[in-house]
Amino acid sequence: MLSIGEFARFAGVSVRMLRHYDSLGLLSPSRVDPFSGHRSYDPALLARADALVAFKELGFSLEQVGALLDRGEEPEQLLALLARRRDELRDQLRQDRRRLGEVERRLRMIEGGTMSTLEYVEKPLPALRLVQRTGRVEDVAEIGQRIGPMFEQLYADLGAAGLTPTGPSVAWYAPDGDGMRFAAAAPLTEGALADAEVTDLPAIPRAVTATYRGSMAGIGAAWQELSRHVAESEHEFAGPCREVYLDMPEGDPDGWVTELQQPVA
Amino acid sequence: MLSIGEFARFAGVSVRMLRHYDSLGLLSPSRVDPFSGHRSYDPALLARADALVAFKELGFSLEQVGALLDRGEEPEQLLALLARRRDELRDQLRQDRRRLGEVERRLRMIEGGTMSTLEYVEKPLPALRLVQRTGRVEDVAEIGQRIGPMFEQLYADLGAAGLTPTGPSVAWYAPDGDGMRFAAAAPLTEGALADAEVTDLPAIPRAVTATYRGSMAGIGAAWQELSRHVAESEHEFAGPCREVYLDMPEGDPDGWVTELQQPVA
DNA sequence: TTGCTCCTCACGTCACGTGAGGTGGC
DNA sequence: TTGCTCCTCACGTCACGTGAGGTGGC
Repeated sequence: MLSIGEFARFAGVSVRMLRHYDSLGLLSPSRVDPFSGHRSYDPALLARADALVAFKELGFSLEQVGALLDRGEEPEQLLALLARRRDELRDQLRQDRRRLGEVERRLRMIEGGTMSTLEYVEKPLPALRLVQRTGRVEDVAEIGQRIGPMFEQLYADLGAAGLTPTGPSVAWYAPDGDGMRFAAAAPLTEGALADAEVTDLPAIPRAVTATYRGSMAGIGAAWQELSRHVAESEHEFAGPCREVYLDMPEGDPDGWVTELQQPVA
Repeated sequence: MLSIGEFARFAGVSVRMLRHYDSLGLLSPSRVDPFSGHRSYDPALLARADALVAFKELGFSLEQVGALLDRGEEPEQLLALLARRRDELRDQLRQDRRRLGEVERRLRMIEGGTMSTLEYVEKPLPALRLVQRTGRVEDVAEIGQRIGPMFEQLYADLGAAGLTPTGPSVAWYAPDGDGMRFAAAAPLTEGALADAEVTDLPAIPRAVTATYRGSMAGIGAAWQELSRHVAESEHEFAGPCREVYLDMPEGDPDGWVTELQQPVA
């Protein structure tokens, strides 16, 4: 019989861990002195301790380890837990590879002296009911001149109809043949305008987004940077991109805050 | 100005998280109503929130995120933290790849119907001072007949000298030319025997170990299983292997408990 | 007597999730 | 008045590490 300290050394765990496993019923001592409370371990228990440590090292929780140690002869539960752990590990590996790529990209950027101004965040986008005015251009460069007046018109109509948008304005852009279709839109949960269509943007499970602060003169460069990032991080474009105008302080075009949203898969 | 709920939706985090970041000083609201305590956020703060979320997603702790958000212009700390994170991620990937390989190996074993009886655990081995009798054989099969009497002799000598070993007996095996050198040994912290050498086994940083329960007739098969495991898990053998006889109940050769230890690199 | 090992609480960790119980404006 | 959002505690999570304070045999 081994004392808890000896058993701990052979099992390669701490005394505290053995007490913890005892309290969870995972690895009970062979004998507990009824007077002093001292634990004694049969060396044969080392096989169980090894199995416990091995399962734990594979990343199973102690609750799962308990199920794995005390499974009977039927391997169904063992199989299920192993398969689940395999899937978790694959997912973990995928994510960590992406994280590593991103960390290395940032390190290269610092060494190259090119500091990015944007931070990219992946998140889902909620569905959105919009009133909108749409247009189409052959040359993307024309959008800048056309979208401003469209927003002015939209807000004039909204004001005349006594309607208040339920959130910040949105623009979206979708390639259309050689040109580009685009919209100036405002969220509205109910009501409509005579001269503008109502549309439902679908919820998007994954989008790469970034918050851009500055005037609309720089929005093209911001989109280029984001597009490059999406390409480098091995995402696929999955639908028209959106701009959400979070803040447009009066008389301060450089203070505008815009969220760029690119759905990806 | 956005309420905490609106800001949370745009930032893609929970309201609770924003309160948490506020309490840590990571992301303070632009304004807090002195009467109601309601928080208001300037949309421009979304850029900071994006950076926070991005760093967190890379796996930095909130304390590190704070350092990264509030770094000045000098990139040294940023560089150091990124490099450290890169190394951590590489290590994590290595370990998870090994875990995944091991989980897949077990799944294959179940499908193939071959259940292993051993659990493998990686751990360091402590240094050990031994009194030992050594021998050499040309054919490994001869060891079985020779090591038993050597242990008997060793323990007889120890008893005659009035010395008690400080732990379980140990055997070690090292290839020697075409044959094998081996030893029957017992740990002893002080004292010596006239007819036996004293040696110090070095501490080993990493060894693959397994606890085998059964008679010495099966120890060869157990070693073969362990060797195959070491080879499959892409470890290199790194030194002579050891057997530690944890339990040798009288008159029950099937109840012996032996730890197999194979140093690896 | 001085160490060593053993014991049982019980707090701390990390980044929040989840009620509990209450307030203020539409 | 009914919801909705907001607020501040405060407990729970997970697998232990780390004292605090005390006991029993060499």
